[in-house]
Amino acid sequence: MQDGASELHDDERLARLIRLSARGFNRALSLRLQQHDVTFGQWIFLRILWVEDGLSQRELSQRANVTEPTTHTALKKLELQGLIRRENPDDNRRRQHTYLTEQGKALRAVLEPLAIEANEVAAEGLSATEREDFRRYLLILIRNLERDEAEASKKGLKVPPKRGWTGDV
Amino acid sequence: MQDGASELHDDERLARLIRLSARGFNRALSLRLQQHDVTFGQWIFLRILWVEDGLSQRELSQRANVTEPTTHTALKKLELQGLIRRENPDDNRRRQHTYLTEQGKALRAVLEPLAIEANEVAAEGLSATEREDFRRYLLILIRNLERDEAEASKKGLKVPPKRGWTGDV
DNA sequence: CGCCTTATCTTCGATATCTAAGTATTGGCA
DNA sequence: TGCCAATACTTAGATATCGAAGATAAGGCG
Repeated sequence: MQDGASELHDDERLARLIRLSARGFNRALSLRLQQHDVTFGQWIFLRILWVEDGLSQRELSQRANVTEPTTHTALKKLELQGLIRRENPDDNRRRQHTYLTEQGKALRAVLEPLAIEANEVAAEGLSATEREDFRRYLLILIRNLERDEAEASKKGLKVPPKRGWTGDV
Repeated sequence: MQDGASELHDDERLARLIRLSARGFNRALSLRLQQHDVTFGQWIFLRILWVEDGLSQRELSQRANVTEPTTHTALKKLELQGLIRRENPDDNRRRQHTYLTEQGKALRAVLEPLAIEANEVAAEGLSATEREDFRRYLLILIRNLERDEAEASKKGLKVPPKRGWTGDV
């Protein structure tokens, strides 16, 4: 177990560093968005709609990678704030298409630069090549973990909620 | 804004990839831990105590990088499960030192290999050099974001909660 | 046409986290 | 010694997320 323990230490660093990075990004972005009364969650849906307006709640959930109750809550709030409106298409009273209001569209010019800034701050000091490598490593990691989860799922293991622990590892 | 938008797209990838990686790790680890009725949160405190037994709640909070109410809840549950016990030192009725029970200590041999496995799965396909670079990039990122947050804090901006949005960006 | 399955959104209850406020203990200093 | 500030833990209330179950609507098929 001695070897195992020291190996753990080395490997653990990766998980820990990634978690800290993710949290740092969240905070950097939230910090900027909150100055315009927009939360992280709202921003994510706005960002999707800026590119692709008129999506249903389900489509938004898939693109945002969250469950539908989560989307539901976020959209209700956005609607209340007058940033989106929702309406049924003529031929379907089930689906609810979500459209940005003028106010919601206008926010783009304000918020996008903030996201750019946060990302630029984070990557400061990394060369273009390094950034590219960085992305490549992250993609490998994500693919590995997806495969792992798929295999577990195949074995009948229930996958735990994605809602994450955000503390330090 | 056209340039801004495309620039956003490129930069955003980094935040998004990091977030996905963090979530993947959470899930991979939770998946393994839950087979032993241990949650992610519990594991984090166990892990700290395996290395350094007898810490106070505050010290544990700092090491785990979460707030004290969070630690409080987690410790209460661990105590209830018989994995830790808490007691006041003789000279101080305020502080509560946390000690692993035998059962808590024994769990180490079971759980540590699982964490090693999750980390190994994640880094599969990366050479030793690449892993080193990866860590270096992450450290730069974390440092950059910490600096950013410190600067914001100096300007009197309230820092948003660290509890993160875990969805896709 | 009517029923059963599927699709879509909504509601409910649970969990983990946070901030802020509350309680109790300790320590320093007039 | 007595009081006030700092320390340590606890409680309360808010938020964001999830899974599961509920409610309606649509579509397909005997």
